[in-house]
Amino acid sequence: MTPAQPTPDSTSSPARPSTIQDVAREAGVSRAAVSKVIRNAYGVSDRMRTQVEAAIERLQYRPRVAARAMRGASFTLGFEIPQVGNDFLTMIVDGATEALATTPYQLIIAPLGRDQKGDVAINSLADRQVDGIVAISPRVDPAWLERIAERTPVVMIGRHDRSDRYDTITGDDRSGAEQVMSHLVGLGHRRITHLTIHPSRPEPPWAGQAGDEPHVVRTAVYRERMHALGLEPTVVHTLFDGSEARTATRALLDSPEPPTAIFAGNDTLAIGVLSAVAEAGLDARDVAVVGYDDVPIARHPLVSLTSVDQSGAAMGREAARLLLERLEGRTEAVRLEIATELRARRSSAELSRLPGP
Amino acid sequence: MTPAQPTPDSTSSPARPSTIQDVAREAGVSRAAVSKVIRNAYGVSDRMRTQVEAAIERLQYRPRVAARAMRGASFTLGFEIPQVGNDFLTMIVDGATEALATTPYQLIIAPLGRDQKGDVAINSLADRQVDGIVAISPRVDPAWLERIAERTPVVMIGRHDRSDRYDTITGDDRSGAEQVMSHLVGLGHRRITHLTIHPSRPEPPWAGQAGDEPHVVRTAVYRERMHALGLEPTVVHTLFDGSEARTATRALLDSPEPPTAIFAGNDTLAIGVLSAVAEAGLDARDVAVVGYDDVPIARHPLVSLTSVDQSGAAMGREAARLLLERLEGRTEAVRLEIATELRARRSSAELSRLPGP
DNA sequence: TGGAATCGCTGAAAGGATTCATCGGCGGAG
DNA sequence: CTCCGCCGATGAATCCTTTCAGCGATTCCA
Repeated sequence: MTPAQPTPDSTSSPARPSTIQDVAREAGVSRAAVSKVIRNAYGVSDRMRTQVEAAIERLQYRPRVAARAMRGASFTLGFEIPQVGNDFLTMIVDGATEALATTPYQLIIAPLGRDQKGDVAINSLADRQVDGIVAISPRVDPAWLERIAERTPVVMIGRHDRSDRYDTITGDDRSGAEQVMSHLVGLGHRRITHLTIHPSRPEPPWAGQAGDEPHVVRTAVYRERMHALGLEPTVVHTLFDGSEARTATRALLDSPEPPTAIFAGNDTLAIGVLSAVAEAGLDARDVAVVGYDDVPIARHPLVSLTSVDQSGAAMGREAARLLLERLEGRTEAVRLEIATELRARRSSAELSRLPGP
Repeated sequence: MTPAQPTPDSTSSPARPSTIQDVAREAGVSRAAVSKVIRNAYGVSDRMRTQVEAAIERLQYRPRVAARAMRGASFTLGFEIPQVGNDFLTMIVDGATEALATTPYQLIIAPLGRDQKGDVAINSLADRQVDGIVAISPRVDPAWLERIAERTPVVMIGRHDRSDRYDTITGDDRSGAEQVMSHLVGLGHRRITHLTIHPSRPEPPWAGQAGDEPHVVRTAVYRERMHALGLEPTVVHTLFDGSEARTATRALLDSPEPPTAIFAGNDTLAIGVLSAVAEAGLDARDVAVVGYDDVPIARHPLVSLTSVDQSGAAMGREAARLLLERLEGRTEAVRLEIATELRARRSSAELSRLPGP
């Protein structure tokens, strides 16, 4: 053994964590050899592998991600999510975490602060040289995102746009919204109000593609179906966090001709709607409520919210898979569309007090 | 100008992102000078600052975090959270995100995969050289955590242990549980069952300090209060995700002497309990239910779950603040305890069918 | 007015891993 | 027996930023 031991004083200064150099010395091989072993790269003999692995174990070596990222990969995939508390997004993250469990990749999430735009978080992930990015904010500039995607694989979840540079995963919002409308109309509803989040404001410069956003698609389908039935569509816009949904619903219920059904753009809003309905002493017999996303709480018997399942977990799994594919060399863009399924529950089941046709 | 321009071909290869070197050249100063400007460090003239900032703007320069982390800081704080979907943890993250909005620090979250232990995620954050770590998993080895904390500031949320190396933030679990028990007993309940998560299994090597875990403290208080009243405590253990809470509750309700009140160790469990209660066609008049954490859905009128507010957002804010303090040089450990407040709601409000005393 | 301290800025070294060109040894083909 | 090619392994170059010692010029104090 060489006298250059890893400084046996463990009391005063916090012992320097070992580096690839230390491992190489301990195993009696070169740094490059150790590097190949930890990356599972080609060209290492069994004997060397076991030697190096033993040295790694003895020295408790862990590669520094920052140093790896300087030349190679960071083995990190980044999720940009606009709202930490949103259960639908949570399902997506869960799915991806699951899919990555058996890979050397670690998932990190960059949450958005209130009033922060998605590009801040995406930039921040890019600065950290993650090997791939999953973006969910539908309102970042596609052109800008393509520039990011030139350097780092990107999967955009939710937005129906078409890009040659990044992959997209969407739910089938058109069919999902159709299912909702058929369901409500089938129950006999005519005064159906649609409640959704505010459109981008101020209008973004790429506004021509606003129809890409999932909520906008759902709203469009709502309008089409109402018109087709000769009914007047009523669309109410609120903030995305559900607080405004409650007050907006209260106003609707107090109006001279209150709706008999409310189609909310997502479950967060629908939960807010249900608050107002319950607080007004009403229930599904007075106002049917339908949401979108089928978050876990929707199936709780006290809530029992009719919703559209677009399988967030599958979206997350697929997003992870698409990124891994890109990292393995795929270059053509892929577009995935996830099928939707209506989960009819009590919030839209009973119709006793519906006005006659 | 030197002929070594930054390669004007912008069509074929994705233009190399500019580095601090490019900025230095563009501004006609040294790399070190640029570095000082972007770090807001001491010793730069106004003239130079404006020059450099203009160059940064022109070149769209963004510092590479990996390279910064090699010698300096990564300006990243890491959250290890055991369950992405847990609303209480979400509140903590939200609070921290808020607190960091005005700082140059970015928050990243390392989620745990199913069946993964907290130390995996904490290690992964340490490998990424985050400047500080917030850990929430109560079941990592304290000694191991102290070793991490030698190198990176750590705040442990939830666990009541005492460390000289890392800071801790806890709710006042003792007082919170007391409030719950006083509330239930005050309503006249005697057959009170406590439902909580499984204790660590197998028993961890540092089991002597198991009493540190918040759930264990709450359970201990429950037992004490029951004994003080001459009542037999009943404790049921389930998985942490609420699925088992439902089935366990069903079994309780089917037992010969069903409880008149259930004190759940947290709101996730309580929501599961409420499922079973509702599915059995019962409500608060039959079984009072109390949770812990006061997650947002608890106040929903359809749920209206009595719970203990321990201000998750404040915990997150404080965690961020403690880390920033450490980064500014504080070395003594800090322990913070957040006061609790009982939020009595309908799930424990009505007692009509309570058996007489 | 001389010397010291301060200020603004610079060049070079450092940090830990990967990548690339290269090299010695060995087996197989001619 | 010789030559070619492949395999396993290595040393050096590289990635981008911060840090540190140092340098000239200015200011301050005696």
